[in-house]
Amino acid sequence: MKTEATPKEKLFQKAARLFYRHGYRAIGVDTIAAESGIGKMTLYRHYPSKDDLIVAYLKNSDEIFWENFEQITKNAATPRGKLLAFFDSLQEYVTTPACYGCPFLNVATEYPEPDYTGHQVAIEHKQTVRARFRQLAKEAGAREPEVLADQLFLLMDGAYMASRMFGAKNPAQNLAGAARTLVEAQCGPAE
Amino acid sequence: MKTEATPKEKLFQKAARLFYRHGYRAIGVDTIAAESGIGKMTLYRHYPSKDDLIVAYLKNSDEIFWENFEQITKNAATPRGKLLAFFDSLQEYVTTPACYGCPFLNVATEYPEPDYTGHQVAIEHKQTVRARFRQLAKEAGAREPEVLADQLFLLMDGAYMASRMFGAKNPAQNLAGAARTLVEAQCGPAE
DNA sequence: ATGCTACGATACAGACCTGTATCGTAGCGG
DNA sequence: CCGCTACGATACAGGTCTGTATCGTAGCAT
Repeated sequence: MKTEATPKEKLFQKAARLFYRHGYRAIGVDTIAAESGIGKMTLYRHYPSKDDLIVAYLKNSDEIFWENFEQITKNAATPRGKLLAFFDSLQEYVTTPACYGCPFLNVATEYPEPDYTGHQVAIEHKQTVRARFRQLAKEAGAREPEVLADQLFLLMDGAYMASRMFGAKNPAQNLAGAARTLVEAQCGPAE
Repeated sequence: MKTEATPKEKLFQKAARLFYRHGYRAIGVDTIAAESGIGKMTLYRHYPSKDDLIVAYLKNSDEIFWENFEQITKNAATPRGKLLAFFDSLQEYVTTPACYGCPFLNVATEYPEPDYTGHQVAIEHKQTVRARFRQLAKEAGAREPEVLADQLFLLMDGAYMASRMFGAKNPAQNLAGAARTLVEAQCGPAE
């Protein structure tokens, strides 16, 4: 009784995993169909094109990101604590074998043309994250919230890329410490 | 009298530009040959495979990186000054329309399998940069040179990715400030 | 039972990709 | 002058990719 998943769900999960691990261009629809055990026509019945499947994966990744973000930050008492909790959690994740970087950075790298749909979805996601950082930085009393937000943003994406390039043992083992230093420089030492 | 360049040089320059802008997988050998105005067989005479051309481009990028690094840091009086000068220069570059990210991060993303030759060259390059950061951090008197080096490393790659994703106007406009903050936290305020 | 829908499997079309084979030629050294 | 080498152009082989077309079937609702 393990599989009550619909063909569409099985397909999507397999596609998501393959895209994330091996890249969007490296994985073809035949591979996705074969690995998920469903017919190719069923794939195209649910997703009119491979690009639609990619976009669906990105939108799903966006949802998961924010669910995770809220889950992780909801127990922190202060905006400052929310920022630090996020970077603690991110450091833990990106030093894990399950991490293969960031789906949005990956798609933007593989499809660098800005008018490609997947690239646009990636930009939207990152801009939203950046805005959230700004909001939290402001609430945390940063002298220059936009500056702090951008600095944390660079750290985040650097950590994702470190994971994709080096695997689990990568320089992001010092991510959270860097975030803390930047926050303290802008907001003062912990209350 | 503009072109005393050999066919091999013309080819290489065109390939380099195309790989950097559009990605490795997106550009085919036919495109490279056509755009550089040389025959496809001439390409394969100089580079036995596309992968060899990619590796040649990466090795050349590595050389240019270090020439640039030495050029930029040689006038700084102290190791600390060298680190900050590098990040000043990097910030300037990645907020320029000529920047399309980092050739090494790009190749590692497009070819994530660690045994791919291009990925390995990229890892070597990044490890060397990381080691140089460590050396300078140590000479600059950082309390934990490895930690500071890794933190700066994350900033650097985050800045490259910000450039590839957003173009010239990106969060890396605050890169140098972040680097300075991290250095000061480890080495104390400027002497 | 029967008709309908979703599905799996397979074959196929057309494009593109890497890499090779072939041919004609221009330049250059002996 | 002559032969050799590097070159450009083109055609081609074999593979892979996206997307479509076709066929047979299993389940389900009426």
